[in-house]
Amino acid sequence: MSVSQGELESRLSLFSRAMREAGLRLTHQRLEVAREIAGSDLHPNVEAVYCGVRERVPTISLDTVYRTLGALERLGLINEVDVIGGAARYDANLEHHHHFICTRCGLIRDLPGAAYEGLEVPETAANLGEVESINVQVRGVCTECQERINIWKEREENGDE
Amino acid sequence: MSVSQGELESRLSLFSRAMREAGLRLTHQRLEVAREIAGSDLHPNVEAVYCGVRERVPTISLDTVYRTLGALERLGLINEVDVIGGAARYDANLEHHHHFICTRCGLIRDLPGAAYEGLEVPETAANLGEVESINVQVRGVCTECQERINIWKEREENGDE
DNA sequence: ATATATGCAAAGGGTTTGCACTCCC
DNA sequence: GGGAGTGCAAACCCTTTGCATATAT
Repeated sequence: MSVSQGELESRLSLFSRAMREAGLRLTHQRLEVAREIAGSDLHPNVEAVYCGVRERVPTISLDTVYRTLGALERLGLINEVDVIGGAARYDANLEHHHHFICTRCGLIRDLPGAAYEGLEVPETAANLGEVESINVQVRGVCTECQERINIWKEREENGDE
Repeated sequence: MSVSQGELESRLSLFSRAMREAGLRLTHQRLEVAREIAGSDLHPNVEAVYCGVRERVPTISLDTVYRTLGALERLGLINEVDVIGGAARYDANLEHHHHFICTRCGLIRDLPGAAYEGLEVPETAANLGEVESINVQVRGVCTECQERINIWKEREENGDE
């Protein structure tokens, strides 16, 4: 939840306009789900969005969150992130970018598109079809998980139980 | 199923050795599941592996395939591919490589590691944690899907139903 | 006013697990 | 012979769907 206020509002106004133009009603629930996903850069899953929204709309149901996120995705306003297994995660950052993924805890952070500029379509890929986008996944162990691992190791060395 | 005979055999001997060393028993079922995944470069899901193996071992159960693929993955002999939604898919190619992914039909094809050589770890990623690997996902529409789309378009232009 | 959206509950698909029987080591 | 592996069925999680009620337009 560290998207700037300006970015949040710009996303929300885009969301409202696109939903209205698509003939979707701007219900209280939808607006709050939109606010929740637009305001997060943690690539939350449905459950996380649900929990966040419920603080403001305690009566909202989980399937409304599913339906709303599905609608936003169909409109191209958010994207599903591809991660191994588990629950679907969503990304409201529409700028071209890449991801750092922690293989331990599943943390996903954006890397600006500039990090890998000018990636070309290799011959092998061009032969397979029409390329639409090129994304880089940088996988590793985030600093938090590393610290956890280090504490473990220290305990082992000290012979603690 | 277009892995060369030599590659298939080399993978299978590695699988057998690693499983034996891990103390896993080399059962008929496990060997056939191993053969199936080692022989495919289509990144099959569990169901596809199950169907393939069942032609040779008609009595094998789906959960044995799940358990065997899980065991092979834990040993680092195969990798789960990350794709959006749906069933888990596995990859027996242990060489560093990238993927072309069809956004229409889910086709996944390997791109040799040489296609993106010398990708560096950007500052932003280095600050997030210890990087282990960098993989590129080239997304697009495969030629088969394109042809299907073209046939549709032609029919529309001709006003056919 | 009316059609769309919601909430609830039930169904659905993929995956995992508990258990008795089988079979590799 | 003994313990790990198998097959079966039930349970599990995430997600979708059918339906009556509520609500945005």
